[in-house]
Amino acid sequence: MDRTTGRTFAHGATRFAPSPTGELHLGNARTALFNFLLARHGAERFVLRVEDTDASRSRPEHTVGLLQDLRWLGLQWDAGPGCEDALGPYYQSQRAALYAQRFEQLQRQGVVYPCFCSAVELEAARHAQRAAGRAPRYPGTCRALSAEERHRRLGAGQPATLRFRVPAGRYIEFTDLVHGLQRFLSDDIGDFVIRRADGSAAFFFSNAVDDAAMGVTQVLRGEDHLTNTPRQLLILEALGLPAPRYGHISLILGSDGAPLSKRHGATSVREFRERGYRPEAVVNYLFRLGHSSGEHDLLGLDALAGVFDPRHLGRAPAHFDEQQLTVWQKHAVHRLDPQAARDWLAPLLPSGLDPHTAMAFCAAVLPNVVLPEDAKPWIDIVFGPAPALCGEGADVVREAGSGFFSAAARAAAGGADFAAIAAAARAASGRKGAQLFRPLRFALTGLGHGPELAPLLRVMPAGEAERRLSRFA
RNA sequence: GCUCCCUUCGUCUAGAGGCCCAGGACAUAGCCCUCUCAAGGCUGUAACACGGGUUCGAAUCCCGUAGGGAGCGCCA
Repeated sequence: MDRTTGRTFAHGATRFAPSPTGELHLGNARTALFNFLLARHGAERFVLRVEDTDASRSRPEHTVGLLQDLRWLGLQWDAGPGCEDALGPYYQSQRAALYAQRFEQLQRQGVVYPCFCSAVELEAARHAQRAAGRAPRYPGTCRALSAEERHRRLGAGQPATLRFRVPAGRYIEFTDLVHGLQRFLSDDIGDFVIRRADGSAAFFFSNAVDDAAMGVTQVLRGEDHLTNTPRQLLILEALGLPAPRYGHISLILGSDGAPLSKRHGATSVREFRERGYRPEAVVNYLFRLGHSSGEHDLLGLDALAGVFDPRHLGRAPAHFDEQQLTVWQKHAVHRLDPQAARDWLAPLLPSGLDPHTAMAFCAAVLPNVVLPEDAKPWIDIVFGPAPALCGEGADVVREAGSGFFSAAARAAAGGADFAAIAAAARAASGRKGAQLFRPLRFALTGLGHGPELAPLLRVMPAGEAERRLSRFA
């Protein structure tokens, strides 16, 4: 039993390990969601680890934003920042001592070696290899340095990275949670850096080592890591640490088939939040992006976790389609209760509006609103001055005649009871159906379409309905 | 260049040799309902990238082709 969350966990764990180098992107949000659901589905722990080993690119404000976005989506982690436990710390920048032990272990085993090549030399080598039509791999310059040579250079203070010595002629196999059996030849992998010259741990290393240290047993991550997996398996194997089961999910593409990027419009969770999207809409949309289930309703995270199944993760890249997100947004908005609706639209509502009226107004316009901005015109129509009529509206009103409106206005004088107003107008004119309602709608709102009139009238300032109707009497 | 991944309606997908002249959801079109819009109901349009094999039979297996993507970094 976990003391802070009160949850009971099975032995496994999943994790989301973002790097605070930017905002939480939709693709990463989906990865986080899938890991969260996988954990919840199996009653496992969901770990959040901040991969901030690259001091030059990591920013504290990005970490803050990341945590905020995840919480907004409802993806609360069981261990991680703010939920530290014995397996932490959960910021990689604070785990240097742990890494040092592992570096030492690998050095003792002789499976790593210091590399003195400079960035310039390496760049030149890669360039030459590409030009020669070969794979740009580390040429092995420092691989066979003699012990004396190494000591001499190290002693002279020459900066060195630590490289992993990749064994030759080996197949590395693993079963991917979504792609099935994968097999790579070690000869295609060059010796890679696991510790930078400044002493910090490189991704392949810290990421793999931490998964093992934190008890992570299943990892869903972006497909861009698929061909990196053999490297991490090699490290874990050398260290004698257990490897998690990896599942690689496809990238999210824009409508043009290119990987989703800023030029496709909004791509960060923050942007959608600020535009008024509901977290449950984003979550439900992301859940269906590259994952299938028999469920077609808007579901809560617990329900989603119940039906989440990594075997139903798609292999093909999914296209982000804002129209589909809008559908979920509509569902999410329509099921908001009056209080939640008022909270959602609160920033737009006129100040000084009494809470009860505010709530009633929001409930009235909600069926016609997808994003908060859609409510804006109705705020003006209901609480602002009487709206002017367009050409068509003027025609409809004129055609109904002054007798129609004088009867309606008289009824409105007794209160903004729409049924009574409509009944009076009907009695005076004999009109019914659209003939009856359209003139009233235009006179009262200035538009030919919109939310139901009765609830709208109930929240209009006292006497306003009568004033608007009298204009045409 | 090398290695790897991917390719079913507009979109998300079901489909693991016959149950598929391919099913669902959303979108879209039409109709019904209706004071409008929304909601709801009904009906429709719409896809196995291409070419070869294997098989009595292939969306499903194999091989190619094309297209898209990723990795090969002292980024993660």
